[in-house]
Amino acid sequence: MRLKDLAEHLGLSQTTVSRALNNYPEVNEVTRRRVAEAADSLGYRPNASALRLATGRAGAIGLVLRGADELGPHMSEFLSGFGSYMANREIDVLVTTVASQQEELAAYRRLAASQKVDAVVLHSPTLRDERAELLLDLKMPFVLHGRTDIGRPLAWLDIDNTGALERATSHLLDLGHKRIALFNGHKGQTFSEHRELGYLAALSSRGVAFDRKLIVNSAFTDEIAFRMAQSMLELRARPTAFLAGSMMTALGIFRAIRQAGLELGSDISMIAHDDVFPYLNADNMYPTMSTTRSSMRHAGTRIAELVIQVLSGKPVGDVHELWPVELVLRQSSGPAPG
Amino acid sequence: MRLKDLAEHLGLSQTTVSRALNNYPEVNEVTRRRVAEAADSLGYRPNASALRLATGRAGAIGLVLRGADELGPHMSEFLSGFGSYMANREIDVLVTTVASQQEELAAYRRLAASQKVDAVVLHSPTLRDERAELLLDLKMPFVLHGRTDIGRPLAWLDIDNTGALERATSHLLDLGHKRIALFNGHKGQTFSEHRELGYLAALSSRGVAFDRKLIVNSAFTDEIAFRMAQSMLELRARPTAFLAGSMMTALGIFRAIRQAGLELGSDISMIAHDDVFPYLNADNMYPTMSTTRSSMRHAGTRIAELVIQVLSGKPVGDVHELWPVELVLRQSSGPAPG
DNA sequence: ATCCGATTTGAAATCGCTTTGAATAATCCT
DNA sequence: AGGATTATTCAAAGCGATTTCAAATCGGAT
Repeated sequence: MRLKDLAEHLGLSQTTVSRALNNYPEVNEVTRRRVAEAADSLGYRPNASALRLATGRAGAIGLVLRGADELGPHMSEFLSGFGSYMANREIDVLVTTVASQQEELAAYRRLAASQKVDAVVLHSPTLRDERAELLLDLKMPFVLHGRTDIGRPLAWLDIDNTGALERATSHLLDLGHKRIALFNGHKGQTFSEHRELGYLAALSSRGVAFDRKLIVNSAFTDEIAFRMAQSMLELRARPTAFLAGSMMTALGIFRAIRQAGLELGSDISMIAHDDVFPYLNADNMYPTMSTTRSSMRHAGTRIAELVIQVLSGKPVGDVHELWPVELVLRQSSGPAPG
Repeated sequence: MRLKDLAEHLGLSQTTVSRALNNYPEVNEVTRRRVAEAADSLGYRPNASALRLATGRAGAIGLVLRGADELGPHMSEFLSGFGSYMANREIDVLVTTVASQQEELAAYRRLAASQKVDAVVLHSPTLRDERAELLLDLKMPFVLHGRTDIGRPLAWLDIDNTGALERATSHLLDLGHKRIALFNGHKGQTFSEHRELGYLAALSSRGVAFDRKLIVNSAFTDEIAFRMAQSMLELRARPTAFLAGSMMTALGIFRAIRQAGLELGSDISMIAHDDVFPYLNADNMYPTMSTTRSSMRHAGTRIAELVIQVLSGKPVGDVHELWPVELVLRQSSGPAPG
């Protein structure tokens, strides 16, 4: 069922039918209704490729994800929020997975050159992100989830990682902890650096020396966290508190604590960052987990909105959002022992 | 940079350039090379919409996911395998999220009518899946991840859930367990029913009575599992072993066990189904977790291959794969107490 | 020199939609 | 009644690729 068929069926021209369906003002109200009904009953839907070719708009947003790292539970939460917003607007979400940074750049070039998407969302930027520069050069609109500084204006939404870590660390210091381990993301990633900044700021404002051995930079997996926590707990001066970068990390650290025969919440404290997974609730852990909390899904829907704003012409320099992060205290953080 | 521009730049017709780029035999080898080089240096890439309109192929595969349930860690693993295969073939992956069954059917109709995708992948079917019927009626090619019986041939890949549960249950029975709880997926979902079948078969072949109170049908979340396990452990005749439908479920059950002051691996046994998450390793749990194991990611890449086969004309009746499931015994499953 | 077949190249139609510019029908005003 | 608006409708020209069908080129054989 093409537009042409529908038009013939109605005894109208393609022009009029097209206009009727797209709610142009110059078509008679009676005709419009007639067209709408016929289209509906015949199940007509414009051919996406033809429509895109004619309008020059792709009607799709791209998401390029580095397979191993980025396609974890965080991303599915993000996607869940992002996707539902876009679905309502009938905008497609094109997901491309790549293996390396190299491939990722190539993927963006392809998306741009072949005009498959109108915009993209960029994740986990580094302090000076090469991909962001490429996208600007390609004139491909995008919204950054996180922040980067490349000396050019761009649209972004980020959470206040520095503030979150500063508050969490300060709280632990208030409880008397002196040796606080930080399980952070990879070096160079903006959010990791920001978290470290907050952590260090809190320590130094209390005059507590910091120990490089207490900082881990790695992916947020249960397994790595378990191993690193295990070896840390064997240190002569072991940490009395942990800051976990994600709930996965928290689970790993938790296992190490228990395996060492220690009790979370009394012997050892922990505050984890919670992206709010529906299937893993800090409130229902045992003991319940203190967290710095910020919903990934919510960020997804908001970024979807921002993308639309950027596409409808809002200057990227005006699209900046820094979300505060809640500190939710539960049982896993208690006074330092002894 | 359009084909036309490239052609003019080369002093050739669009026809020849197009042919050269698509490796048609009738173009001179010298010309072909010259075209290829120019295209490369000028960064030419055909406009996706135009190409699709001309060829009639969308160059994309659709994935419709019910937001809440399906967009969890399982799906990101699947997507990771599926996406990387498709990326290599330069085929797009279009992800649509929906909230309800109703919306999902509508989404398929839209995808079909607007010809946005050449095929789709269908997940978590029910025993008689309405969506599968719709897709057949729409003549939209698809591969089913799981199985359904609607009396018409279709392509599918599934894991042997019945066999897995039968073996896992039998093993627990061999260890002397009599009261074995089954934490299963929703009723009506094929995989849940298949698992229950395997569970029941093992019980009845040993003449062990089954107790409906020991079966849970729910989503695989840590939270629900925790609560259900908690109340089960309060039963006068509490279960001595648990079969967990996923690793998330296992974590919840695990917490309940510990909270009840019991020891996993001695007081209580557990075997969990492991979809193989890179960030949550059964081998590194404490105690290590016995599992029925089947890689979701691997299924993703294989299904990608199957989709391609179906699209290139392989009869769907010939595309059937039933994967065996490994039973990996670790510390969490031990002899029944007392 | 001419003709034939094979090899290369090109002009134009096509895919299904939107949109421009022109034409027709309806309405208004004097 | 007739010219000027205004409200509707339509034919045809794109959008940027592929593909059909015809034309040009080049040797080699007669």
